[in-house]
Amino acid sequence: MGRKQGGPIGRPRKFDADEALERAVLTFWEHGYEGASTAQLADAMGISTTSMYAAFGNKEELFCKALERYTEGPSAYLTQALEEPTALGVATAILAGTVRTTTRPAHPHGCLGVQGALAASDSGRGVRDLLVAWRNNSYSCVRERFQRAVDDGDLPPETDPGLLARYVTTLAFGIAVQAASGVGRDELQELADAALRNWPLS
Amino acid sequence: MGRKQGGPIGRPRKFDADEALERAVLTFWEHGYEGASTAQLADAMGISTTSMYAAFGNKEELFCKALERYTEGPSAYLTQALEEPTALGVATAILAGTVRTTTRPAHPHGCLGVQGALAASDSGRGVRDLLVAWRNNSYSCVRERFQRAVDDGDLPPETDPGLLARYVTTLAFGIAVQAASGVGRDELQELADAALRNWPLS
DNA sequence: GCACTTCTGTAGCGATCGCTGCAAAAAGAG
DNA sequence: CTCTTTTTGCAGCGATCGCTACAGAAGTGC
Repeated sequence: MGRKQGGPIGRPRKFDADEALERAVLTFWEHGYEGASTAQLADAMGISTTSMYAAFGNKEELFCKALERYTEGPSAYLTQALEEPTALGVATAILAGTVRTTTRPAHPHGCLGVQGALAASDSGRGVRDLLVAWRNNSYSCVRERFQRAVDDGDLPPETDPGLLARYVTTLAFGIAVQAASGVGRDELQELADAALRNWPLS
Repeated sequence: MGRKQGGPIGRPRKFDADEALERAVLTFWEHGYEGASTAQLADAMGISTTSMYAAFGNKEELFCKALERYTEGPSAYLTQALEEPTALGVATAILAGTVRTTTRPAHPHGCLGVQGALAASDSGRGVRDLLVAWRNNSYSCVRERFQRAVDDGDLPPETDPGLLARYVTTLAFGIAVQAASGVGRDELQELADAALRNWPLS
């Protein structure tokens, strides 16, 4: 409701909400949830704080929407990787995607899902728990994919899909920390290659 | 200067500075540098903010001293691990120490060196860079130890010590993130065991 | 006793925090 | 045109931020 073919009712926005959200993603990505102030966010989005609150609710809701956008954008490699035909292909694509996304030039280094709020004050507990769930959900998706690989015979029947998924996600989170520390893309890709040279963790 | 056998000059402290620093370590560990307010720190230390500033300078200096204490305390396993006789022993001890320290009951989960300030606002850039240096220094120590292992014949001559060190530290940082996400000690130890089953990354 | 040094508690500094009230502005509906 | 709806810019809310000035307390050396 509220919309007809003639367009929305009321004064139209002067900014593109999608583009503004993308700027918010970058700001949260670089400075974390609590490290990015509302003034800084609004400035990066090119709008006033009033417009920001009118369009996105409050800071926590804005972060939620930014995380969704991040998941569908820079972090979309995860969903795509799960569709690789083999478990090794899945693991390879996950680590390659992590390396690429966490070391992209002219982008913040690291992973929003990791450095967005790894530790936080009491007021940031909600977002911290949201990111905990985000990371644990990533692990669960990978584990279920590896379980399917075991069921399909792609992985040996004695394989522990949970252990394998923990291995891949631990490497991915570790790569994100290394990227945030300034480690270069090539070195991290070499690491990813070496870590999967022995598969599936025989 | 300033001290003689009769004790220090001036009014003596009513608190134990060492114990107070330990409380500060726990507070920074749990909430991060920017997530821990000076009021919260002073409260956890059992002193007033005035006494805190008189004894430790400012918040950033307090964090520096807390990080030193953390390095010599909960993170001392790293230095000890480097003294293991074999490279595999070093790697095993590092990962076991990481698992133990990041999942200690009644302690904050995770690693202060990782979640202390992975992303930060502009005013926290100093501490963020300090932790970047801390993590990179850990990597360098491990790499040099593995280089020595190559020189001594403990590792095959074609081994890349840097790659191996990157592998171990990446796993350690990843374990710290997993621990901060609530993953249990036993599961992480199983992961550590599995990750070193193929050594040295043949 | 006195002078000197250092620590403690109170009280509050200016700045920033996340967030909002309000009226003018800009659109469609009648 | 008027009425309604939504956005915008401005201004500022109370709360908290890191930090400190100040005076009194508590110890030393003389």
